[in-house]
Amino acid sequence: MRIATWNVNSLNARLGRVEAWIDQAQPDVLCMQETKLADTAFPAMTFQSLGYDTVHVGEGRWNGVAILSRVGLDDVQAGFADGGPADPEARVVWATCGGIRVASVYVPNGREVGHDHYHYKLGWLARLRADLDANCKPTDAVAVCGDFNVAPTDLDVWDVTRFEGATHVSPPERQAIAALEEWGLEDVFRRKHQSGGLFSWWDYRAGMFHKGEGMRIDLVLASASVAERVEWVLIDRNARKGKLPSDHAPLVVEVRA
DNA sequence: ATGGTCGCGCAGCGA
Repeated sequence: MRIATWNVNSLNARLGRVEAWIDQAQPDVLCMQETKLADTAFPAMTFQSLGYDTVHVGEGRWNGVAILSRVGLDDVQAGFADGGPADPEARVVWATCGGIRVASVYVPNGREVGHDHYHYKLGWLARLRADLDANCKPTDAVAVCGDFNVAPTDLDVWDVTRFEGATHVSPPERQAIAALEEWGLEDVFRRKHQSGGLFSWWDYRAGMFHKGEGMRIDLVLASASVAERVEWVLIDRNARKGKLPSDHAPLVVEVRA
């Protein structure tokens, strides 16, 4: 079973490239983030014609998450079900696909350390942990996939000296990822690749992609029963090349049946 | 060269 996650930065702008990538990469499950679509504008039939069931949670101009699956898509949960108030932003959707409880998450960016949005980000990650507590067990097959907007370690940024005091690397953000790992999830990319300099996002500006100046912020965090079955993991840098790319590359995880 | 780019949507913000 092949699970992928990709922040597409507007599905409207990216649909052609997403269709071409699906054709080439053949994911069984594809989690997308930043669709920037209302639910009524989501091209469900386009994906249905390619063999995928879909769920989309959108709001229109910003955010928006989806799961595509050709191995079943059941027990959909839109947003958090941790007993708290509804998140006003469309940033998480869950579904069971091929026996795995899959989440597509778009963690808030945070903007600047100390900003209101930074506190929203930390609170959001704490709610994700509470959502796991309320709805899953660490012994379940779970895969939380998406744009976490956190580089888990210094290996995951192109130059640590350029990130002093910045978001995405601050100790509270990294601690929030560590709390998910303490719950029982594992960064499956890091399980298979120990070297740094392997990134999933590059700023559009200043030729940063071509200079190799990026961050690894798109993750699949999987419970042990999934992580143990992972055969290989890759970031498809080719999808970041060429005309009209997203600023993120897809992350692909191959899991034994 | 002291900025560099996108997307959304039509100004300027967010990433």
